[in-house]
Amino acid sequence: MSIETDIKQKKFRSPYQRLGLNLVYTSNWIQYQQMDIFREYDITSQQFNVLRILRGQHPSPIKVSDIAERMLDKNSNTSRLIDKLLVKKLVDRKSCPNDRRAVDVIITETGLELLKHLDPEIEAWEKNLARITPEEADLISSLLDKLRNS
Amino acid sequence: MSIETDIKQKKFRSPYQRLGLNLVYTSNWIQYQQMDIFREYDITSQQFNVLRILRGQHPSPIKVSDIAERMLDKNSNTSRLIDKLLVKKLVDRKSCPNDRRAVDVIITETGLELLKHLDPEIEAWEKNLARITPEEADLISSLLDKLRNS
DNA sequence: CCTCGATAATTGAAACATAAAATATTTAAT
DNA sequence: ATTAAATATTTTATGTTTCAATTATCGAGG
Repeated sequence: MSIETDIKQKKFRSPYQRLGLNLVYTSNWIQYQQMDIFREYDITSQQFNVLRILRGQHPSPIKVSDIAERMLDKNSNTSRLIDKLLVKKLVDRKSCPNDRRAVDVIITETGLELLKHLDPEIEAWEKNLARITPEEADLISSLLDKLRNS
Repeated sequence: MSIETDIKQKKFRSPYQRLGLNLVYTSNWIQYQQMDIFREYDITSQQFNVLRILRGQHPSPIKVSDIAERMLDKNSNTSRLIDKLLVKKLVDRKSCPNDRRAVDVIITETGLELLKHLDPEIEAWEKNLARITPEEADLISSLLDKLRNS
């Protein structure tokens, strides 16, 4: 369905307005679907995002501020996300030795284990995106990069 | 900057993974910028979304469920959004005569007035998107439609 | 015209997000 | 060595979202 049909708006002011609405709509569409997968594992998309970042660094620790910088949603309260993950024993946290203001976070074996189960489910879900070709996906990606280029 | 640089992830599993992350990231990027505009008028993006839908119908009223269906964020609690708009006298609400379960909502003159001031600001902001051509914007839009095509 | 399932909207409680203030530490400048 | 500004994180207060439960009404089938 076209964005026109989906949000029942017949006319747009410009291609840019249509694109903006389409991007937000499509991003929500993706996130709701993924949320259903995350829910089975009792985590949120934001928590998954943190775990993915931590795995990328493993076995090195990473500071809270560096996590915040890499998040898809820059406004997330990273401190509290980590609190939640700590309670579930998916991450460890300790004061950074070089800079005692900072806090080092590292993913636990339990956290890595959880991701190992989640990965194939996310990968399987991604097949839903194959309505466009890999080339088209790369084309959109590069146009989005150009769009944001500040 | 490429999404690789923005979220500091060097490798992606597939063009589809990169696209997914890029879409969510870019949608957040857009929404944070627009939020700065909405804030001056003391409304949120969700409230703006409702007002835009109501203006599209004006002077006809529209049911709460129809608003919900057209929202970009389907999970929004439309009832409570309308509560907020009602307090600010931007909308009116009354029981629907044909179906007494339903509630008809309509935008007020004050609401239309607010949009009239906001419009040029949003339009001006949209010029930021002109780093891509109108043709490229339409191309992304149609590929996103194809991507979601369920 | 009565019952039952479906639909429309609202609410309550818990979880979560946001913005601003607070705390602790580092860095840089005198 | 002392102060001031900057940085890293946490907390507080407030507002928003979410999920499930609730209330009210409609419409179809007996």
